[in-house]
Formats: sequence, structure tokens, C-alpha cells
Amino acid sequence: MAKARDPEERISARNRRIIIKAGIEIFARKGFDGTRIAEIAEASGLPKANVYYYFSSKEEIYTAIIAHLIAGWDDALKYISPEREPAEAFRLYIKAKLDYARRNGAESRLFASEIIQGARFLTKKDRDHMRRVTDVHVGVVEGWIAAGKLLPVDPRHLFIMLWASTQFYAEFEPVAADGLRKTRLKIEDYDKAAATISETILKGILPAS
Amino acid sequence: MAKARDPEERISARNRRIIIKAGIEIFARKGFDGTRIAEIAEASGLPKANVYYYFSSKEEIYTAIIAHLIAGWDDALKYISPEREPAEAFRLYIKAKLDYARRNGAESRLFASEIIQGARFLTKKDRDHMRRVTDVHVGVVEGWIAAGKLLPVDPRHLFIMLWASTQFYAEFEPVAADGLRKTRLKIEDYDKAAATISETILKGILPAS
DNA sequence: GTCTATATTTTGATAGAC
DNA sequence: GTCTATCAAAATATAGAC
Repeated sequence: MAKARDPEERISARNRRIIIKAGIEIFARKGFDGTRIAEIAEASGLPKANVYYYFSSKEEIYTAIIAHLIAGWDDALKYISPEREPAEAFRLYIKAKLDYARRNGAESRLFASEIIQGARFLTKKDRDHMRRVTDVHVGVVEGWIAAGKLLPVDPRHLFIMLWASTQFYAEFEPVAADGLRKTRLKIEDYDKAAATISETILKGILPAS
Repeated sequence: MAKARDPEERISARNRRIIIKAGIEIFARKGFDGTRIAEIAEASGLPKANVYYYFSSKEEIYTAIIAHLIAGWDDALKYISPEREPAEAFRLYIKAKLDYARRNGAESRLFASEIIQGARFLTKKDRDHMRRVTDVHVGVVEGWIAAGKLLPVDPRHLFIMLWASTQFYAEFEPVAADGLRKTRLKIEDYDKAAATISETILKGILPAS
């Protein structure tokens, strides 16, 4: 029994992974309603019926991807912590968020697409989790302000500026590339973005030395 | 003839306008591939065949909307001009962009959706136009830097920060509202956003006085 | 200009042989 | 676990009466 189950589980896990990966790309480009299972099947190299063998509906693939995506975030966002100096913390945070977005472009666009389309499949649990993480970060920034390490600034609007600026390059790459007069964005463009965002915002919120 | 054509043209113009308006909402929520003509027809209060009477295909409705949208932008973006002082220019620009996004939420989301989905229907003409407008603004900022009115900063990345920050609230309203711990965004939230973005970025790029 | 009816194609999903 | 064949529903688009 154990002998027989192992390879089956490997095949199962592998195919589920392939389907998820193909789904990320296609859902990102077409949105939930615009995506057809046949496309995911084709991109996965599987017949359509096999996709239905692993997932019972389009929605099940989609929500599996969303859950997988949110789980992958917390790592990238651990730098805002009270024991750090704010300048270093924000530099690391900005770099980590830009890196994550660049390396997971399709996931980032899929999430953006889900939000633009009204966050229909974001569970209450996911949203509560994101709100709590934000609250913790807001608390850290308020602590820095109280300690005189940061100028008074609304921490929630500050984080929105950071989210927006760091996500834009991956989510809206055609516009970002046009704006930079490049055909495609390279690592150097992301580095330059990190430098510009960090320097501008830090000068804007650090007390004059 | 003239007597008969006038009212007909009014009906025609009116129905085209109604279809465009309904299309903006639905394309914004579902993307191009996810939108069905039947939905646009229903939201317009017209039978599906009437939509086909005014537009010969889904793509024709979509591209008409994109063109209409780009035409509406230039007005909102006229504040970056060399005769202004940079502080005032950026404040007005940030306010105008946030206002436009708030008042034209569906259009903003539709455009964001189009970019995320790969800018498939943005014509070369539209992209060239946007690039040229950006180049003019970049030139103005470079002039201010050369005149010592702004600290050295990469103008293209600066504009991306401004685009991203000002568009985020309308495009990703569910996330912005969660981040601010509100259920829905109000005008006051947009005002506070304008203040935070303006103050932070201006402190970041204006020379110490 | 309007709208019912319909042709044609595509879609999500399943049955059932291997 | 895999995959061909297929269904029922829904989609785009058009014909043609009013």
C-alpha cells in the first residue's frame, strides 16, 4: 500500500503543481472570468479532463492559487520590526518588495487583477490576516515616530505609497517600461527604482540630522 | 432630410453613450476576455442585437472606450510646467490625479486591467502619445534640477512613484480601504492621501531651505 | 432604428473506455 | 491515473420581420 501510494502522490503533486503554475500565468493575463479551463489544460500539457480530475472547478484552481500566494508574502515583509533603525528597515523592505514582485510577476498581476475585479475570491480570513499584518507595521512606525526617529507622518498612507510604488513596476510593466524609455525592464531598473524610492521617501520622513 | 437626421443622430449618440458607459463598468470588473456582450446589453437596457447595431464587435466597444479615456487625461496633467514653482506644481498635479482617479474609478480600473493583461489593445499611437507627454514632464523636472530648485532625482522613477501612489486608491480600493481600516474610501481619505504624498515627496526632493 | 429568433461556436463539466 | 467523446449551457454574431 505505502509502496503504491508514494509514486502516485508524486504524480498527483507534480500535476497539481503544473496546473497551478499554468493557471497563474493565464489568470494573470485574463482574469477569472476571462480564463478558460481549456487554455490552462493546453498550457499544462494535459487534456482538459485531467485538469478536472485534479480540481473540481475553475474556482477551485483560482482560490488555491490565491491561498498559495498570500502564504508566500509574509517572508518578504518581515523587515519592519522595532529593533531595527527605520532607515535600514525601510531600505530592506523596499528592496524585498521590489524583488518579490520582479521574481513573481505573474502572481503579482494575478493578485492585482483579483483586487481590481472587486476582490470576489479573497476570503475574509485572508483579508483579516492582511489587515493584522498592516496593523503591526503601523504600530512599529508609530513607535519610531514617538521615539523621534521619524517625522510625524500618517503610517497607513505611508504604507500605501510603499505598496503602490513597489508593485507598479511588475504589475504595470508596459507603462513602467514606456515611462523609462526602455523596451523591457531589467534588474538594473529595479535597483534604480529601489534607490529612488528609498532616497526620496527617507528624506521625506527622517528628521534632519 | 436635415429635419429627419437630427433626432436620429441624437438617439444614435445617446445609445452609443449608454453602451460605452455600461461597457466601462463591466470591462473594468471583468477584463476584455471576461466581458460578455449580453451583460453590456442588459446593463444598457438594450437588446443584445441593438448593441451590435451600434458596434460591430466587442473589440470595437473596447477600443472606443480606451481612446475616449486617453483623450480625457491630458487635461488632468497640465500642472507640470516650467513657469510654475515645483512645490506648487507637484501639489496641484498630485491633487488633480487623485481627483481624476476618484471621479473616474471605473475608467481607471479598466485602464489598469488593460495594462495588466498586456496592453493588447493600446495602439502604438496611444503609447507614443503617452511617452511624449512623459518626456515633456521629464524635461521640466530636469530644468528645475538644473536651476537648483530640486535635488537631483531620477525624474522618470519619480513620475512612476507619483503615478503609482495616486492611482492606487481608486484601482485597488478594497486593499486601500483595508489598509486604512475603513469600509469605503471617502473624499477625506483622498484629501489625506494627497497631503501625505505631497508632503513626503516634496520633503524628499526640495532643497533644504 | 428596434428587437425576436436563430445559426454557429465555444465553454464548463462529465461519462466511461482504457 | 489518463484521455476520447460528448453533453448542456452560454457565448458571439446575424437574419429578417416590424
